[in-house]
Amino acid sequence: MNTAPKSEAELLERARQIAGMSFGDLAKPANMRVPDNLKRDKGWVGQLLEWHLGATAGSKPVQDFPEIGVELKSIPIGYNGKPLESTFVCVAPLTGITGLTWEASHIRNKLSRVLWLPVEGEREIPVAERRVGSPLIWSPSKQEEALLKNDWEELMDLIALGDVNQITARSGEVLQIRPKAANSRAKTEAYGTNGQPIKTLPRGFYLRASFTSYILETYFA
DNA sequence: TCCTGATCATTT
DNA sequence: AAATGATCAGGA
Repeated sequence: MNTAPKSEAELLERARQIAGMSFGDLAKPANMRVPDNLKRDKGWVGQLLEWHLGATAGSKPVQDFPEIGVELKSIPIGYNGKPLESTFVCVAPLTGITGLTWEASHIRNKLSRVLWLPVEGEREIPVAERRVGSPLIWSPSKQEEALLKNDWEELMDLIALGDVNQITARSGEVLQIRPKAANSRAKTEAYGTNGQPIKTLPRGFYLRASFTSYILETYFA
């Protein structure tokens, strides 16, 4: 089932059809080998779900389903029903951000419509036995978007002022910035305190687990 | 136990 | 190097 869904309804239908299935069962038709753990296959679950739902974007910086304007996010859930991890959204721009507004940002576009797909994530469950949960299609409410926008503006102000190296994961109520790189030696261009170019660790935007937990709780029930 | 900072694979 | 897909791992 690797053709692109023609509508949101079709995408949701496919997601509902794989709900309850194990990764082992889903891996067979996709011709994917199930890893013993995800240490060296951190994106495996996401790619497995992309195959079944017909995502087409690959590694391009656009939504997973650009034709219907939907982003797919798998989210690992623990025994307590809550997310085990934060959710990576996209790379944080560190240059060329003069005049960039929340409304025109890449992150807002990605979060404008999200298909959340909860998956069993406890490490003690063998990967092949972990199951997919029920999908949730979501767009941020005005309140939720205001929270995101506020965090984004504070973080982007720091970046614009050359204070990217002062940003830690503690900043941001629902949206945070953390390293997003192969390792701590990776470098990318950014602004220094006096506006001069500097090299710094690449960063990404992540949604705090407390925020995604709230979303799932609020819209599932 | 939680959560921040670090890390892994792949593709372009 | 930068974008995608994320989870790992250890110190607070």
